[in-house]
Amino acid sequence: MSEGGRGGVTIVDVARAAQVSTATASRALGGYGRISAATRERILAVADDLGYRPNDLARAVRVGRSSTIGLVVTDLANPFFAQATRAVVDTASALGHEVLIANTGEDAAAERRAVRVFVEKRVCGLVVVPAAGADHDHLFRPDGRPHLPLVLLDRRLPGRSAATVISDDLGAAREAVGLLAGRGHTAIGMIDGNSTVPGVARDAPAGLVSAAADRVEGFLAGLRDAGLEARRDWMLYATAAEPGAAEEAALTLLGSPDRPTAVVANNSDVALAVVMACNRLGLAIGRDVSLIGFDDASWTRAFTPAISVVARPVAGLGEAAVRELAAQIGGRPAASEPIVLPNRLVDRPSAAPRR
Amino acid sequence: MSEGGRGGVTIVDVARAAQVSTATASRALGGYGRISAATRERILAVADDLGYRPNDLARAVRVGRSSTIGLVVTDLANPFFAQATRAVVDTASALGHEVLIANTGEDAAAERRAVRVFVEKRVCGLVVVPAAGADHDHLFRPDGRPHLPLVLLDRRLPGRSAATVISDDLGAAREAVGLLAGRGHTAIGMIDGNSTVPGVARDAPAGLVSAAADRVEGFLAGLRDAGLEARRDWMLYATAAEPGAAEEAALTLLGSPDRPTAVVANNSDVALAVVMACNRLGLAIGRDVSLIGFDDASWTRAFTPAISVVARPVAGLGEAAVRELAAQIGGRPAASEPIVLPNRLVDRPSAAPRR
DNA sequence: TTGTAGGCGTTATCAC
DNA sequence: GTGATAACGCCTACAA
Repeated sequence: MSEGGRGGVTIVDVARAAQVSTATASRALGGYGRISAATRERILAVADDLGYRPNDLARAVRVGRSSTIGLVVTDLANPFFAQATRAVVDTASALGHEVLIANTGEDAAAERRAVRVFVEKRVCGLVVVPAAGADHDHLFRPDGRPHLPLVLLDRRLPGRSAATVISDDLGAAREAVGLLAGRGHTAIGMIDGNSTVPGVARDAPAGLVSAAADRVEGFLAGLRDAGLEARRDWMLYATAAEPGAAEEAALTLLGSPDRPTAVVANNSDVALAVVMACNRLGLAIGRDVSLIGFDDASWTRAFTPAISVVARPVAGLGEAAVRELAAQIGGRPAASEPIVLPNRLVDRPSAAPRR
Repeated sequence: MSEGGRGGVTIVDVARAAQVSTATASRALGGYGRISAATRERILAVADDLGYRPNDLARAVRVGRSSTIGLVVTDLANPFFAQATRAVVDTASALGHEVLIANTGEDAAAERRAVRVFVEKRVCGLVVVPAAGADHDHLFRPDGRPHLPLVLLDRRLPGRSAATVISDDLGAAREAVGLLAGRGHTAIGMIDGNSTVPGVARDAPAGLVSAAADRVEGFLAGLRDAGLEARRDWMLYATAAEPGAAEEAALTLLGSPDRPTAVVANNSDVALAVVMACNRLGLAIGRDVSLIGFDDASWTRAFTPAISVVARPVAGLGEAAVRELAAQIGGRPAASEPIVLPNRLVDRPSAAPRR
């Protein structure tokens, strides 16, 4: 067995070597239709001997569909998306799908290009993290329905009707503020780190992705719950594009004499920036500044004090997205309401009582 | 324009609508051969109007090759591989290739399965992070040459001849030890976190991947350079599979009264574990214990003191792997010697003089 | 149970 | 410059 020809061995070669027709060979190899056990064994043996490898491209052309899904992500190197990607790949694999992957870097043109290529490769469905602030016409037909089975991951597209899988970031931010307020904090700030406008902004920039906008809204709702006023100078928006922007925002927020005693950091980069800013300013987290971040990065448990976080169901999001997509591919209509997974507030010493 | 039929519109439809033959339509759409500008424009307009999308599967079958490469990784959620994956995807995209991705979780069967599927999908090449301690016959023909263009990423496969892209981890570990020795440390320990045997081992387990083995060897070479003896009880091997193993190793190493004054952590999880163990044991990093880790994780700069690290050229590795693969696909013979990229030792306060 | 033959959507080789 | 026509490798009526 396994002489392993140069890859050019087709089902015709197998059929000829086994002295049967290509139809019979195809039946044996594909494991369908009526065929005698004897000939099937013989054909399989011959195929193995020749090193035959089915050509899935040809099969896909013939049957009109592939088993490949496309995954379009904004930043594969971001730990959140990396973990989600892993879940997507693992789940897809378990469901018998392969995954074509593309990275857009929040660039609309790159996303458009990726989707076009995937469509030409006849993927049977798409999981997309839509790029911030871009138009997404390329995903939809004129009648507003997606060109093909589609699931949006982590970001809603307002005004569009597409299956969407997100976590309850509004509720989590609200809960985080509630926790801080319950410990006596009345001066609570927020730093967003998902903006696409350069540098640090003091007003919510247009084009914030829904996950970020939800956190801002949840923050405001939490303040309202606690009967606190929102202060414009305690809400900062740092771009995700410049590594230094989050730290600049943290220094601005905490460097002022009139600083908040607690901060909600809307992603883990910002949480890290707050830690660094406190180091720089000589402020002690948990004493001078309480902190709750988003995303349960591994380092948050290693700090003294450990950092409280909103643990997002990152693997669950990826898995749910693929399951929803597989269902659509199977013919089920797309989920009309967003699939919302719960977050988990992990209470650690960085969220301390006000002193 | 863009009525966007249901996806069933083929080149035949375009040809018919433009009143030309499929050959002419193909020439116009494919941008090759001799064709008058007028008919080309007309055909392109008609194609756009019909919402024609070329079927890349059919083209691939016809021309006998696809533009897709396969990427097989052991753990997509690991920040190192996530960043490498991003570099692979970005570079491939720039070079006109798409990327099919698979995650093996260090499981040989999963790797075998992934490679088989990718071959059946007729990828034009493979970038593989080979699973630890597995046999990799499925990548090679009986004569020892790869079945198709192949590049190994981050891990050599001893005894096999395949293009390989790695970083100089031996040199980096050696240099790290040299730095510590130069600051007066004579008691230097090491914790590896890439083992596949459960728990914590006190002797180098079999089947350590080359990147890990290189670091161990570099560590020993560094000791020799400094005229220091290697102590068996100061070299621990924690499995990557159990999150707690690295911390257990760190507690074992540093909890003893006869503990080293400096530690080299062979990946960033281990570095974090050392930090946590020091917290737990009441040891101060940079004073009681000096530390140098592998991989420049973002949190290493946020600690006080900041953690010294070996910054690996992670994006460079991914890019180099794809460039080498593309060259092979273009017909160039595979690089016969490993492509070794330099590491960079980032000296921060955690690597302090001995007190 | 097996074989024949046609076609999936492309591209490429011929003629004209 | 353009048009028949034959592949590419596979599946699947339909016929035997």
